[in-house]
Amino acid sequence: METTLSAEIRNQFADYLLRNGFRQTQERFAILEQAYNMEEHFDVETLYKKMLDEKGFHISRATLYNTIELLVACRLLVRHQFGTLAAQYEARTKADKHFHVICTHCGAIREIKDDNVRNAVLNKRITKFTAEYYSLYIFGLCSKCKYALKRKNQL
Amino acid sequence: METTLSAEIRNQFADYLLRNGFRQTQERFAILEQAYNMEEHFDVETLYKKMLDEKGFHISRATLYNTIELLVACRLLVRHQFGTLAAQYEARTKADKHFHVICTHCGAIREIKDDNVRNAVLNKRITKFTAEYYSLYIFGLCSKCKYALKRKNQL
DNA sequence: GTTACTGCAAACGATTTGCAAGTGG
DNA sequence: CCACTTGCAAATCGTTTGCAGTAAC
Repeated sequence: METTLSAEIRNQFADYLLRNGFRQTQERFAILEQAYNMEEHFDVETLYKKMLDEKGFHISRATLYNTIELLVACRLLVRHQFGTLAAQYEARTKADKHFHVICTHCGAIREIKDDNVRNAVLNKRITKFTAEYYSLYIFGLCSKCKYALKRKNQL
Repeated sequence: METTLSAEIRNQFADYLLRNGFRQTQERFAILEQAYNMEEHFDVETLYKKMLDEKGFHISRATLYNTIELLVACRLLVRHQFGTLAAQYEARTKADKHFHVICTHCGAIREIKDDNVRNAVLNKRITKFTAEYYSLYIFGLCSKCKYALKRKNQL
């Protein structure tokens, strides 16, 4: 679990900071690294706890939010909002390769890969717009919930 | 702008309420009707103001949230979360027919219809899951923002 | 040295909740 | 009439902001 962050990603952030007159702080790179080491999508609280528990690195939420905003702005992170909960983030490099299937009853989220869907979306030309990435959420019922609802005659 | 709500939709809600032992109140049907009369996606505050201003009907936010939850549960409304703002809702009958294009810089949202994309998504079979509807968001830069950012050398 | 960044705590806005009063079945 | 709903106000949760101390450049 040490530095698995590619130099390319790190440079992309450094570049962005430089180009926009932002400073290169230890905190900012630590957050980028942790974000890119997360297995799944994560929220700010999870990131905070993980940095504290696993690295002993305390970063205030203000700084976390601020930095994540920068990472979203420079397209290294993608923001998701599943349901009403806290915003979830995900490395851009992962986000493009799958979509999310969400059970509207129990809230379970699964990731699905599918090239047909991916290509249909990416090939779509949109006038006066340059697409950078997409989020696809398919809502419905997982088999467990569907069965449970049927038994209760609520379907 | 009077009752344009189809009997089918109304019955679908009545049915759901009955089936689950919820009561059929004036407020619930008024909210359903207003929600289905909105031109675009809307948030709770907008719905509240519209009912008050146009119909003189005051409904507490608690009731609005409660009822909208029911409408989402019975698949008459779809919930969207663009950006970090308040949740946006949309009649299910409209939601399936388009996707959203969102400028990550200025936040502008456009609706786009495309049957290729729609079919690719709807034809996707997912194991142990029954799809009901989907939300597709394509993020990127609108031409105005792209031009502005290029001038500032931030791209 | 400046000026932007950080951490803290207070503020904020959307949503939820507790409770007394109202109303559908 | 009883239990579910409503409206209100207070509480909660994620996120943002103001400000004093700290560190990049």
